[in-house]
Amino acid sequence: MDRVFSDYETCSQMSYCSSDEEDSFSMQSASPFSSEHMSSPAQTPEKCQEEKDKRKKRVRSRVKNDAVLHTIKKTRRVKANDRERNRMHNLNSALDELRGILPSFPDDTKLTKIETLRLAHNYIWALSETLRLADQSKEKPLKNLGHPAYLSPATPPSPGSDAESWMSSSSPSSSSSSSSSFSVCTSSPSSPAMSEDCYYGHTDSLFSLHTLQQNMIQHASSFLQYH
DNA sequence: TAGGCCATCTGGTCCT
DNA sequence: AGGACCAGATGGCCTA
Repeated sequence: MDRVFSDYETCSQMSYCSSDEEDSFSMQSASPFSSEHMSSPAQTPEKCQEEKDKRKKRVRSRVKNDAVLHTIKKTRRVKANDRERNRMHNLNSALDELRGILPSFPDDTKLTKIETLRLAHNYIWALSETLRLADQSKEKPLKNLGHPAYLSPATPPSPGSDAESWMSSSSPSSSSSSSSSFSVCTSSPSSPAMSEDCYYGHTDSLFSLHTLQQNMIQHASSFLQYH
């Protein structure tokens, strides 16, 4: 802003009694040495001063307009930042709600965003499986539901979603992150059932899909008994 | 100290 | 035109 102002000031000094076109208000178009400006014998000192004053007014007006525009821009940006912050807060609140709904995990560890989404994905899949198994259970005894034979995937592995590729496509945090030892089970992009780790869990796993499924099968069983 | 995660800012794009 | 959404940049905090 200061720079703009000083430029205008400089220009107004350079273009002594030039024609009053704002757009030609520059060093190039309003050179004091141009023939046009050399030949102005009709201009009295009073008129010249008048022109100068007019020009100064216009310059001040333009600078003021620039300042107003700048202020408006700044205000809009501040408002946009505020909305964006709010939006992200809402998103985080929704993620917190999701964390609360997801099956129990150690209270002292908070799932990261990506882990929350992946676990939710697996959880939904496991719920679907539970429903499928519940349907099967209508024909078979409920007590057998926990057997691994009942935990086979509902559908065969889709191309690109076998156990190996599934594991290799996990998040960066799934193999090295220290934040969650059950991250393997929060890293499935497509088919959680394809991972044996998620079926039977790592030795130090605090949470596994297998456990989750068994819990849900129990819930589903009691649901079927009482409803 | 490097790396991971996060909040915030910012400019661009799309939508109403 | 203004708001929503998105992705990149940046800096702070934490942990191994």
